Amino acid sequence: MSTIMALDNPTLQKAVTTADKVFDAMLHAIVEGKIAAGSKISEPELAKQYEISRSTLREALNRLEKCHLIERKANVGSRVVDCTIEGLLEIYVVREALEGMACRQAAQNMSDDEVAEMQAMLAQHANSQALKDGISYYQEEGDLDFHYKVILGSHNQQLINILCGQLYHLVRMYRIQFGMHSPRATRAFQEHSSIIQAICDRDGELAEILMRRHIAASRKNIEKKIAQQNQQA
Amino acid sequence: MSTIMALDNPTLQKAVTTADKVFDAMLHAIVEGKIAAGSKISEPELAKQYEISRSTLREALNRLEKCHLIERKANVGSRVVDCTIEGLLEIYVVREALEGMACRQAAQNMSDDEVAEMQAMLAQHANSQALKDGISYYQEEGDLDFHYKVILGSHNQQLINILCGQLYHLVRMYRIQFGMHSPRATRAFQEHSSIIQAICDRDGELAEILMRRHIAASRKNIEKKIAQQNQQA
DNA sequence: CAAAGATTAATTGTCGACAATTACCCTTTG
DNA sequence: CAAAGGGTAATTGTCGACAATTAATCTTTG
Repeated sequence: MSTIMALDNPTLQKAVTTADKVFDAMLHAIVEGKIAAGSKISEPELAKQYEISRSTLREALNRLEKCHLIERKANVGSRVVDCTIEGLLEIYVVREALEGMACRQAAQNMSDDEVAEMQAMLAQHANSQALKDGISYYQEEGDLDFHYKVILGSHNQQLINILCGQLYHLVRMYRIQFGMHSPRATRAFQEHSSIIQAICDRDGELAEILMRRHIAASRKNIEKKIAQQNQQA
Repeated sequence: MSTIMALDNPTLQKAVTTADKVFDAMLHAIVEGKIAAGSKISEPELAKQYEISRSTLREALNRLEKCHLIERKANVGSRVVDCTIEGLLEIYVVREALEGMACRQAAQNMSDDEVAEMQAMLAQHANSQALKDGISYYQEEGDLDFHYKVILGSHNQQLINILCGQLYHLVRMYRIQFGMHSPRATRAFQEHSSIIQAICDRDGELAEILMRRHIAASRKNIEKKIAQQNQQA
């Protein structure tokens, strides 16, 4: 079973309050583009739509703002962030730095059990991939799953909060809205293997380098894709 | 004039709403320890103290939570984060990764004018330091000022938000509450010089390495200090 | 007819009150 | 006397209404 659902709730705490539920609903809606990127948010309208009061809606909006999914200006209102190429590349730069460090820390701090669990996960991905070769959706989930486990393995609460609590929602949003069905599936899998090996060897320095290259490769892949699109147009 | 005040308002937008003002007040109070670290926050009590309604207070609390200065649990309440050594070291790990990358990006993206401005700032710090040699407070401000400029120089909004909007309040909180009057003043100044030189040379790779060492040195200095304290006790 | 200013409408910020959940204290019981 | 249970008090979550600010419309004027 995938651990990916936990990405929605980094604290692993179920949504108990109604503001939590509305936050979850809006999170999915924004990430999946059902609430358009860059669109203005009307508090009265959304409150009516979700059948809650404006106070509760604003509570949900505050949490969305924590994830950097919406932006607020005083006395003006909220807007969904818009998906620009520059924004996407900025996120990859941050990921390269943070996940690289997370990987170094994971090599240093993961327990043997955690390492074993991650190796098992990789084996499962290998089968799943062999079965449904070319179907990139599972690879997408597998990729997020892998990165998620590495981040948790850092045992650094600040890293975990920033990456799982904030950035990953944005990453998913970009992936879905830009239709990024990675064509790097098999290569990415090999890179995951190397990284896990480095972690297993407790070689933090190598683990960081490999993770940074892994993410930088994705970024360059996107840059290339964008360049092609611009050339066609 | 120092740019350090801008740290309180990363958006450079003045506090217009009352919730903003209360946020500012509480931010200073928490950072300076006037609201004790780890203490529970009573919404009715604080609302009365600041002479505002609970709704407005909760708005301010939400912004404090965005800075990771308080933590909330559903139906339980808010607590000020507590200053633990582990937490401090975690932040330094994140800073090493993010500011290292910010420095690389700064070498790549800063305009010539920005570089010149930063060199001027360093010269000013040199004089200020020569005058008040040993007085670490100015060095503290100078240090934050330097790091602040590098981060802005990255021209990466995500990096700027995370570092200036979130982490630096925590950094200041730890510095004040742990009484970290850095004894690395002169050495830190030299390191700053080298980093600026690398940025001036547009050598992103070197700039990142130097910044990471600079921050790692601070972290190790703290670890050493802690070890000494434990030995004495 | 275009542009600037005033007036109106709509949206956001703030407030106080009620409902739901949690924490505390007292009583009861083995 | 310790521990479990129930009841009360306090705290948090939610709601609807009012005040302040902003956006839109209309009028006036060059």
